[in-house]
Amino acid sequence: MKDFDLLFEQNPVFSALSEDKKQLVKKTGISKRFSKGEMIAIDGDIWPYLFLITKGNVHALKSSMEGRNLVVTTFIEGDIFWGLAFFYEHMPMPVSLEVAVNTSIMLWSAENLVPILKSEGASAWELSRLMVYKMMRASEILEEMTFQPVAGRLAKLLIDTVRNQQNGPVTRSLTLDEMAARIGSTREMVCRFLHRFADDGIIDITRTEFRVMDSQKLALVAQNTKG
Amino acid sequence: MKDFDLLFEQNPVFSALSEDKKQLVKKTGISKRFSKGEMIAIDGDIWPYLFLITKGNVHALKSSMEGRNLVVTTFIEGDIFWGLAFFYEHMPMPVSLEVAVNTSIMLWSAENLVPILKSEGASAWELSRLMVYKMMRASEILEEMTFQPVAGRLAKLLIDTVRNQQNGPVTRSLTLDEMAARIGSTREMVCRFLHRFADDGIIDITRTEFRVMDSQKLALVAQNTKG
DNA sequence: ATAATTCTTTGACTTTAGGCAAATAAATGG
DNA sequence: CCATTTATTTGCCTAAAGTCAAAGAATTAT
Repeated sequence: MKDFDLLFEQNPVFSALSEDKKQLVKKTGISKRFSKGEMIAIDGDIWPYLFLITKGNVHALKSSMEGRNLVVTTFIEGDIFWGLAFFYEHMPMPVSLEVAVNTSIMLWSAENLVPILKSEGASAWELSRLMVYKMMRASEILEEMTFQPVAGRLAKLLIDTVRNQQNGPVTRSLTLDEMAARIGSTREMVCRFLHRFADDGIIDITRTEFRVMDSQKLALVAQNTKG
Repeated sequence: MKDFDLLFEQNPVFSALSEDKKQLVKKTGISKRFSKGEMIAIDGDIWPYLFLITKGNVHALKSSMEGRNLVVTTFIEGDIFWGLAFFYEHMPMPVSLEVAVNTSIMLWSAENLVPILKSEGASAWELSRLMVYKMMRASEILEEMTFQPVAGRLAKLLIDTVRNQQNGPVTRSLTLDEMAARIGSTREMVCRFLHRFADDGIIDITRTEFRVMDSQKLALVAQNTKG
């Protein structure tokens, strides 16, 4: 866990503030802790806050009226996020924020923070950029969900998972349900495709771990080359 | 077509500028015209501009490597939009911008406009809000495409179409292909569901026009009530 | 008006995804 | 270590969406 001051300084929005505003902002922030599984805010809430994660991970998730969930994105230490109501008074949250592991955040209300941001062009500008970045991510997800079949999305997920690991066999850290939530499918489908990949020699898989055998082929599947 | 000055003043980002900056911005804008079907920018382009539509309509569309297209949103007179590279130097466009009808725009390069926005907190703040709004729309689209079946998406499209029309029979202004592009499906599917709706007494349809007969039922279908 | 083109409509068939249920393996808590 | 719970794996079946092809109607160009 990094120091709060460090994370604060590393954030483009906060670091663009003038010194005195920085101090003011630091003072008005409220520190909170959540345990795994708790919800910071729920889809539909009017939640006029902006927060910085000082430790842990938070999932942004959408859920349909049936059971299916989609983990749209995961926020990590140092990230900031907000409720729509931070920007538009009466707007409801488009996602729920679920705490993935024990997490600490620093929280600001719109009431306190907005006047400060408005007064500092550089900071507001950085905020715009951040938004654009999030929008880009949303756009990518939309594209994947719309045009990519399940196999491609799963392949992409595997690549992302392995990227952060060493090369050898990897303990399966996500359950099938968790993988399914990340690609917008079901555990059964994920299971089937994993084994299909294994049949094709792309991965090796046991009930508890897996290893990418042919990352090239995997990349092809992720790019939808149905060869 | 409204006067450019009026549109400029009505735009939250520009209207938040101070008077002298407004004049400066107006001077640096470049006016352009496009005819129906022309592309302002193409998916993947590095396009560091922001524009205001002074007349006409522009579609933002994603396309998969097969034929399928998705009209993510339509910009109308008074709207502003931008390339990602306006905010992040090397970032490619996530969508193509296709001119839907003859259109005039006013165009600003990042080089000219960014320094001005940065210097004015209120304006940059409005830009952030605009982003948030777009993000919200993207989020809605994602949710619809992911959790709503085709029938629901089509019902919603019909409701939106009729909203902007009088009550009686409406000339079918969109082709099946155009409708399909807006809901992320195919012309055949759209055709089938339209006729299914007709069988259910929800709409009346001929080859050239249609009329909503039971807007309540239509709304139910749009909300996924499968009853 | 006629021909050419563009749209619409339908039927038959394929693919993709998902649901349900049962069997089995692993992990967890006494 | 045993019992219980949680995950994984598969087979079988259904539903949703899409493709292909062909026929017919409207529109546009000549």
